[in-house]
Amino acid sequence: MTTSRRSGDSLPKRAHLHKVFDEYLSQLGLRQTRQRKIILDAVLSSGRHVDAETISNEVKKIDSSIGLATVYRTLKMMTDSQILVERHFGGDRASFEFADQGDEHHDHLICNQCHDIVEFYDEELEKRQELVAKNLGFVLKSHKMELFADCANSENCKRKNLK
Amino acid sequence: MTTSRRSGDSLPKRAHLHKVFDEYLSQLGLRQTRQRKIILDAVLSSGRHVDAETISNEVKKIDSSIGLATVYRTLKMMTDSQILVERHFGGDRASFEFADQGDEHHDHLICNQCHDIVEFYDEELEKRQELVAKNLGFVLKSHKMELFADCANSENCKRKNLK
DNA sequence: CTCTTTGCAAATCTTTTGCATGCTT
DNA sequence: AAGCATGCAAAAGATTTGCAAAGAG
Repeated sequence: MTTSRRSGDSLPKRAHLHKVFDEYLSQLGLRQTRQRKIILDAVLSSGRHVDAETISNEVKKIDSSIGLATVYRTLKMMTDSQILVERHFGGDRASFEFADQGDEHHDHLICNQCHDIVEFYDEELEKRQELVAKNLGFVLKSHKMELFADCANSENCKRKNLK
Repeated sequence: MTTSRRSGDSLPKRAHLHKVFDEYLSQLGLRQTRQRKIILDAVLSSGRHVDAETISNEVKKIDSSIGLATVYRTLKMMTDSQILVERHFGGDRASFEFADQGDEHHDHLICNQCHDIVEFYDEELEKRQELVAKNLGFVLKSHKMELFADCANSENCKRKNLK
């Protein structure tokens, strides 16, 4: 039982995330601003893994006065508010993705050739990890797993230039 | 079939790694230098996961004239030569660890309480990962997997302060 | 001798911060 | 109004690179 999908879905979760973020702001006495809404929308409409610069570029298309520093500050807040998670794949730039919403957990397979990222979820792996941890005397709480692989057929490989 | 061990082994692999590195250099027409030997020794005698600055500090104890740039350049060469692997845990600094030597592959389980790292190897997980990749149309080449867990019994938990 | 290395400093790159000004509440 | 936010530019931190001098084969 393995499920997968490539980057780039989008559901009516847009409203949900805006709400979660707004509530987070209210609770801390922070303010809802034009730029924060724009940045969240940009993240929502961008790919699954985005870096600050990409977001900044998107945001500038809508309001060129919004500075890079604000993007960084806002991405950090969204991370604090638990709607985003910060990851470090390659090494240099940080990239952000939406945090798992309830049961939406997934892992990553990264193509060695085009560096495209395929997300997948495999029940067997999840169960086995839990068992392994248990056998070592622990209770599994979370994990991070990335598979690095070569394309078996070119159809899968987009040869995208993500950088 | 799961095997495990705690951090901190060390075999007479020192000589082996020096040899591997030297051969790598020879093959590319590069030179064996005093600083390169010193840097490799520093990595060998440091902990399991080291960053450039840590190595630089160690190296300076032996020869204070060795510059940080040389350390970076050398770590990169050691990564190219396959004796080291570069990892990005926290985010900012890169950290290096020795690459798996032949069959020594392992994954990490990190204790949420004491942050001790237990290394393990599980055949089932390895096989399943291969299968998952294959089903997604890829050929698995390597992976990175970290399990984060709570101690089930205190005996396992060393409450070590590994920084 | 020739070509690689090195150390130093300057350059990059990404991310953070200080500050005066502009906006939400 | 009062206090958070923003934009800009400068600062920081990690890693890289240019260059002339030093070293390995």
